[in-house]
Amino acid sequence: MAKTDTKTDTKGETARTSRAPRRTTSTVASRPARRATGAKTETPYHHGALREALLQAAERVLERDGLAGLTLRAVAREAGVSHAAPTHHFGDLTGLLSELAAVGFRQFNAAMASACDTATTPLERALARPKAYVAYAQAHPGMYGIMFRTERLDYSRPSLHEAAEASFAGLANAIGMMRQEQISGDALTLNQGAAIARAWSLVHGFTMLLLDGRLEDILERLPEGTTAERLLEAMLTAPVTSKLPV
Amino acid sequence: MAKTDTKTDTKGETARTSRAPRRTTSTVASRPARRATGAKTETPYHHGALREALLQAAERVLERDGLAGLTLRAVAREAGVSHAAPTHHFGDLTGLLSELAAVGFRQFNAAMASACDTATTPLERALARPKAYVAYAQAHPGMYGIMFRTERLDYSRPSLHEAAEASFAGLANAIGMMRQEQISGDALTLNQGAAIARAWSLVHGFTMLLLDGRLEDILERLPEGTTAERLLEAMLTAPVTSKLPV
DNA sequence: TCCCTATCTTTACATCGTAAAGATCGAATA
DNA sequence: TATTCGATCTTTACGATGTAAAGATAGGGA
Repeated sequence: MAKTDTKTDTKGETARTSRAPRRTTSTVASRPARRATGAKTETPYHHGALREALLQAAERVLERDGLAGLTLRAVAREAGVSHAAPTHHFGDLTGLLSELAAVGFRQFNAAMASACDTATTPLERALARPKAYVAYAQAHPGMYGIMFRTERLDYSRPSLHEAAEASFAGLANAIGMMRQEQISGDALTLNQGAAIARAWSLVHGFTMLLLDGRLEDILERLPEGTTAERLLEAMLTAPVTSKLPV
Repeated sequence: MAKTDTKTDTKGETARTSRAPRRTTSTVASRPARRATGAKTETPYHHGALREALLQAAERVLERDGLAGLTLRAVAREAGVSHAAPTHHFGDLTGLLSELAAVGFRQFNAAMASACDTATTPLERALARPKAYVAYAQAHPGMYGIMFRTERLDYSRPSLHEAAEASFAGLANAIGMMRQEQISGDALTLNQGAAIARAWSLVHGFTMLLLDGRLEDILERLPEGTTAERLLEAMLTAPVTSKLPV
């Protein structure tokens, strides 16, 4: 009996920031008395805001250990709770990833909106959004991966659905402004759809290839010191020399 | 003792095609005599070509159960061997996925080359490659996922490196032909790099968004019955109405 | 005061990847 | 021909993970 799952912690001590009471239970088995009574503001009994704490813990784990390290149990360890605690708040791993992706989409949307606001010239305005797009992905590759590369997302969750929808709406709106036409919410012409798909595919594809390191071959063949941002800009502004946009 | 891992099979009977001798060992424990001596062409002792058989089994599992179902043990079950057999041939899961991705890249390259050959007019030629690109991904979404969305690939493996390199070379070559200029193997101008990045990003991004179902919103707002292929074509040929290719 | 409910912990189990040791067979060697 | 050797495959084992189910623990009304 009790052959598996008796160690629980014994690691995760790397880069510990501030939170997480840290119960120091590395003895061996059976810790019946969690704490006598609620005093001294330590080990917050029922915690009060575990859900938020878990999401923040998940973000830390993601940034520290990457996508592969983002497990339910790792998040629980980071938050200092039992490994089954996240399940109660998110149902399963898909639930946690979906809520985390929603957080990511909100950050993502805010970053792009902010970048658009600070632009002045028309060209700057047009480039601000894709630049912010790629910049966010480079700054938060794990989060971008959760948002765009995970098959384990549940878009029926309202928070995720809304946040992702807002992202798409921002894109469609930007395209509409650039084409100087109103893009309605329900029907699209083929050319409008093509324009949206082109912009999104272009920036999303660039980002994915960049994060996957597949643009390295190109970047290192370009003039010395050409950055990814410069390549992005060139890709978006260089003259098209054939009938197709290539 | 013998608490874990004594069941081995008992499933995976869905959609069994033809291969795999099927040893019918669903009794319980200890099957010492695998078979008396090599006779009757059944249960091929050392199998002879397990490596190839495992790769084919992996492809079947991938198509049947998707990326999530593609595990070392599932592949071993599909091939009718012990769960540790794949390790001997591929080292670890990364090894298997990398070799499988190499198979995919070869199929992928062949599909595009074939499509380009059968094109006649210049416009057809220009569109043949991206269309074949997307068509392959739609026909083999699991394989495309392995090739382009997996972080667990080892590009230091020669077979994978070569197959992926060939894919990139084909793209660069096609862009060069379209721009009517020679694209050298080592150095690139910024505009050349931008053109390659644009073409690749455009098609790769479109494919990823399509496979992830993120283009559904657009497709269902387009005129009745517009297919993804039609949208792709429009995206590649519709006139650009602003300074940027959007 | 007592019970009810949400919250969190324990315990348990199937599955997975991987390591290590044992079995098996083809082939080279004597 | 008999024996040894090395490659191939199987067994066994272990830690980790997701998830289900039952037990503990308060906080908040009745």
